[in-house]
Amino acid sequence: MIKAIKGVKDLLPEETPRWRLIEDTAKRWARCYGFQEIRVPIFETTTLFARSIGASTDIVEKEMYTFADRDGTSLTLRPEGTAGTVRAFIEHNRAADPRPQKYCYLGPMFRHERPQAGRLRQFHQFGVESFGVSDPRADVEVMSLLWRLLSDLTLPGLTLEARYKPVLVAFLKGVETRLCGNCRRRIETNPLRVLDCKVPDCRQATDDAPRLTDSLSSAAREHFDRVTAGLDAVGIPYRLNHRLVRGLDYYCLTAFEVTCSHLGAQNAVGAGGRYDGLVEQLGGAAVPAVGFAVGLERIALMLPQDVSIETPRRVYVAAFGSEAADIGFTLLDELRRTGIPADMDFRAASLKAHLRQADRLGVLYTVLLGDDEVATGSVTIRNMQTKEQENIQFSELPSTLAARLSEQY
RNA sequence: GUGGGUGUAGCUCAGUUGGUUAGAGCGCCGGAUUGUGGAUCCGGAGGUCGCGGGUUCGAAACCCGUCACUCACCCCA
Repeated sequence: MIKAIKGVKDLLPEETPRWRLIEDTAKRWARCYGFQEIRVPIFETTTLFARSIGASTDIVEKEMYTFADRDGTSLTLRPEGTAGTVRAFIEHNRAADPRPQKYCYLGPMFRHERPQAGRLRQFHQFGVESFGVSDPRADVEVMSLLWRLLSDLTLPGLTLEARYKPVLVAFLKGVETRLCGNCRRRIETNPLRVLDCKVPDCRQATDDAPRLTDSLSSAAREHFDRVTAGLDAVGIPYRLNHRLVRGLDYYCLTAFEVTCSHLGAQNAVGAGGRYDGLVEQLGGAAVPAVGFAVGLERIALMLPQDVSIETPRRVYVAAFGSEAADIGFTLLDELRRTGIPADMDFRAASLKAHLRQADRLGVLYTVLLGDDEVATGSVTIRNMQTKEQENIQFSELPSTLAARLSEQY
């Protein structure tokens, strides 16, 4: 048997309504905040990701799906959404257009990690990128959007944590001898991550690391004050976490993350931050930007089981008997052409089998068509809840059913 | 890359110190009702016991190997 490869997952029809709910909610809130959808390729040249995400990150070092194109060019399946969006922004010279420009995207991402709960090799993210505004209110805007859309999905135990990148390198150099080898390397490549090291000695060594309040430059300090003030003003609850390092290397100033209880080890639902240098670093103009991404699998994991998904009102055509079966098939198609969701089980021979199928499909009405009806050019429509039946002519079927289906219950 | 757990029907799982033809519930198909669904009763279909080797008169069970899934470390959404 050919099986799906490790770390990917099929979403069977029972689950897709939940996913549509998540996607629709995210898109609705993004539109409400003025973000427009952008669709970029799921693979790009490898250098794009290496240069944006950071050459020494785990993602670039060992988690990318990289392969050679026929001409030898190194291509990579996107491990996140920001790099491709920024590339498109530069390539189409959007910096020349009026700002701000606010984009959102939705789609699969790929990282070669060991799968576990809430982590797959092909996973899905919804993200937003806001280009062109360095005002702290742009930070607040995306954080607010993130919080509102997650809250709207009624996920339990949400926490928004924020932090600012302090000047750490000098401090870390002073305690370098007490750090693990991994962390010594990180001092240069990603000093923030040292604070998040799980090795007890490292945690102890960084206990006295400069805190938020006393490590910011005056400009950063002002940005920070205005972001927190903005969050307060719009009523977004948050916690400051001076050890928060989640997110990619390109984040500057603001970095934030929303975690969700009841989620197991992978409790980060969404994360983001400001990345003012990235557009320029990738060859574009100096355009400030801020954004976030949420993991759809992790949201789906947290979504209450009892979310009710509206099912369309449908009908079932139960045509039994040799002649009726053919006429029924024609009627079925006629119903569909007039926009009435209708179905029929071509295997069923007995009326009993048809009705069982109709019941299973949860239809509102069943169209009964047997020898008796064929003889009079009519059908019997049965209300599956009240069991009321009425006999109508073929020609009246679509309009009658359309009227019945639109009735209120 | 490193650990732990689990692999028996479509799904959830039993299966005794190793012993005849491997079971149940749910689901599926049919019948009871030759034209009326859900409930009940009856019947039926459905299995490489993950795979390979070994021990044994005999293995779903014991041993070795292997693969898959899963949880966790790491990292991240």
